[in-house]
Amino acid sequence: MSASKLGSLAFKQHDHRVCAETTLKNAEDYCRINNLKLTSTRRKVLELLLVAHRALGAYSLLDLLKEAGFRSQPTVAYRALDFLVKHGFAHKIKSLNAFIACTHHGLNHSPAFMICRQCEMVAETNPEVPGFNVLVDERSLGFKVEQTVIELQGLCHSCTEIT
Amino acid sequence: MSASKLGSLAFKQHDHRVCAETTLKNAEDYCRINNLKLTSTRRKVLELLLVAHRALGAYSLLDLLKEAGFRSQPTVAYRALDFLVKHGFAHKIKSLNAFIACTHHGLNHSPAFMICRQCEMVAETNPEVPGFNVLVDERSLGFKVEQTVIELQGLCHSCTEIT
DNA sequence: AGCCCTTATGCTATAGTATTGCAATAGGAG
DNA sequence: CTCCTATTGCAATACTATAGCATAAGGGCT
Repeated sequence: MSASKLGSLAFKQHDHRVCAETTLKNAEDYCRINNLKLTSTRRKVLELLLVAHRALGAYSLLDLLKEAGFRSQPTVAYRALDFLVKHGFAHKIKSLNAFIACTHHGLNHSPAFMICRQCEMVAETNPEVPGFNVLVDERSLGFKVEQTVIELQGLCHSCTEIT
Repeated sequence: MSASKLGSLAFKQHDHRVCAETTLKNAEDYCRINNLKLTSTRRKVLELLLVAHRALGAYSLLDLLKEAGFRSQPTVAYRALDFLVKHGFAHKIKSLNAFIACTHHGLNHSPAFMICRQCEMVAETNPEVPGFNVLVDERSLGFKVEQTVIELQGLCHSCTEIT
């Protein structure tokens, strides 16, 4: 492995760690205020998702939990994930049967995801950023929308350039 | 069960059957023209989806296939479903891990689905009908969209009235 | 017909994803 | 200190999907 590669890896790693810490702090605050229990397993799962910085399957997560000294039965991961998803700290990507940390917690948005088939990056659309918009008229649809699952599959910017 | 209920059931049943037959005929024609093989298993799976008129899991389908005298190994259903999905005769609903017959074959649309949590109805949006629209600007998104998974969960018109 | 190639099927096993049920425990409210 | 509720421990099982390899069926060619 070249020095530059090491350097870049280390930088990115560090970057994610900082970002993870901030988000974890925010999650702790949110839970304290809202009387939710961010127990050690739940916190660890969120941390793992944040550090991974990509979508993880429940069983990959389970392996990581095991490495970190937690128990490794499926229920451990699924219960923590249920909590995180329920309270908006994470999302489930149905196309991948995988989970990802929320990058816009509290914005109260209906999230949409862009999934790169090349590098497996998953990005959450920011509702304030242009370029993506869903228009729903419930009356003419004859349907009362409560939740949306919107997942765009394709190529991210970096991968488009390489190809 | 009241007579009217029986009558309405029978009518609906009949309705679906007719609709199923037409769609099956169209599928046969399409396959003949495009040199695809709509084998008996594939045809049966499509027929089952059409008659059910709702999303079916692969294993429910498998039970129905079994009843109809087909073999009942998972591969039988999955292979037929792969074919049907690949050629646009059916869609997979990721939110439900279930499959549904396409109601707009050949329209070359990127489908969106409305899923009623009450009655489990799944409806495919017709791209020509107003009320639903997704606007994507790939340039500002920085993402090249190849496929979309759009599934709206909520209450259909009938179920909204009842509630 | 006989051969070849491609696609579809038969069959077995196994991988991957997720939930249920019940007992034990911990932490907060009164 | 007790009661209540939410969380965890633990074991089993349900549900969803694919892999791998052998066999068979159909279509085009000589």
